[in-house]
Amino acid sequence: MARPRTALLSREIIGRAAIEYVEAGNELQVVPLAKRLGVSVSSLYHHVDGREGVIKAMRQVLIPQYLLAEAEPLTWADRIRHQVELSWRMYADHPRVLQLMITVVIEEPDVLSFYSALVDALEEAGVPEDELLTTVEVIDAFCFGAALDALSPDTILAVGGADERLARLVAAQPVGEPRNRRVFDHGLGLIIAGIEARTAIA
Amino acid sequence: MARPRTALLSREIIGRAAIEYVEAGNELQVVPLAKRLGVSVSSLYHHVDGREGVIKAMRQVLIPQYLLAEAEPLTWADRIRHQVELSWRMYADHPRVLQLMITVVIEEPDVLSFYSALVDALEEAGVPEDELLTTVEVIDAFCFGAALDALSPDTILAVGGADERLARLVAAQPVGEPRNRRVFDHGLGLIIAGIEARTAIA
DNA sequence: ACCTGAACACCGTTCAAGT
DNA sequence: ACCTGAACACCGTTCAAGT
Repeated sequence: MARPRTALLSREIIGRAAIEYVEAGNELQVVPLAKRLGVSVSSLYHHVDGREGVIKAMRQVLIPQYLLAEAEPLTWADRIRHQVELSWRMYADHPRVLQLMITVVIEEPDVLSFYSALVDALEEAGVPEDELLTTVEVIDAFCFGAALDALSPDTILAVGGADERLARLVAAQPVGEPRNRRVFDHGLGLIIAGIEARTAIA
Repeated sequence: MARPRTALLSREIIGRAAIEYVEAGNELQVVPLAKRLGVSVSSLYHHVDGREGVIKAMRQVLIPQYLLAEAEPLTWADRIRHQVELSWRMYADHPRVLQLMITVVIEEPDVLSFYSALVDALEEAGVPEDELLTTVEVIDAFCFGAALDALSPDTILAVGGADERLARLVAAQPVGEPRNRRVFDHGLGLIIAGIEARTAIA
């Protein structure tokens, strides 16, 4: 077969397969990915621009799947929670993909409307104009870091006998996905409480 | 030369060279690294366990260089700032290394005392026992995410004509390292303000 | 113990050839 | 336009051989 009647590949097919492949714990490699798709390696190059292109295709699959949602008429704090929850789900469901996406530039317009919605909510909260964008970046950075936390091993701290109290706290702490979710919720709560405290003063 | 009188290599030499190499913008590759060290590739394998081992050597260089500091007698908030500033500097000075370190497990005891110091400060702040570790993880995740923000391009948001207000905010925003620092300071401030607000109520 | 050179499997990318 | 097979440069790792 040289040119099949119906195309075997597309950016989307490649993107989906790559997400599945990476999230299964494999490194993103073009050769095994092609094999998995039952296709010759060079075929991929007709649809995406090499390995970098595969990563972009992955994001083009994820963004619309997660970030598209209409604004809900709630308090600003809940609107922030609602919006951030969207990107959090994307991050938390695909931490390995996220790690790859760090390296490539974002161009999607969907992301823009996401940021825009956050800015709206923060404005309503009373955050001063010159802090709006920085605050959005703070929230984003936190989500990012919290999601990557999912990649670290269950026992982040291999506590020796030295610090008994720390050892006790670690033992009492949940592990894996529940820990991860807990960190996210607690951190977002603190940030929002911080915003409230600041704007209440001003 | 087969076995030189004074060793040409050591874990530390390899670690330092790798940090320099990666932070210069290169991918971490064993072959070019060996060439840069003026040494045969296989020589590296006598000191570190492959590419993974190089990454561990990098961290073994950075941790003692940054994280060792004695506790200062300040308010809990300033002690948190002081401690976090240490790891922040490490992250912010070496974001590319940081990205590599995500993948490998942390075993250093130095990191432990760092966490321990944070727990102390939070306890003094009045954070309840069962939230201590989660709060530490929140702070760590934020630092992490904020540092990785340094890797994203200067124009994170390629704002089209659509959202004029967002475009104006982006234009007014600093860029590069100053932006990065600003995000860190602002975020840490919000988190601390959040902690204060929460503990004041309880 | 520490370094070398050769060898091997494998990955990313390109390109001429096919429909 | 879309897929293939072959080819190329290069990377990570191993191993026997040298001091």
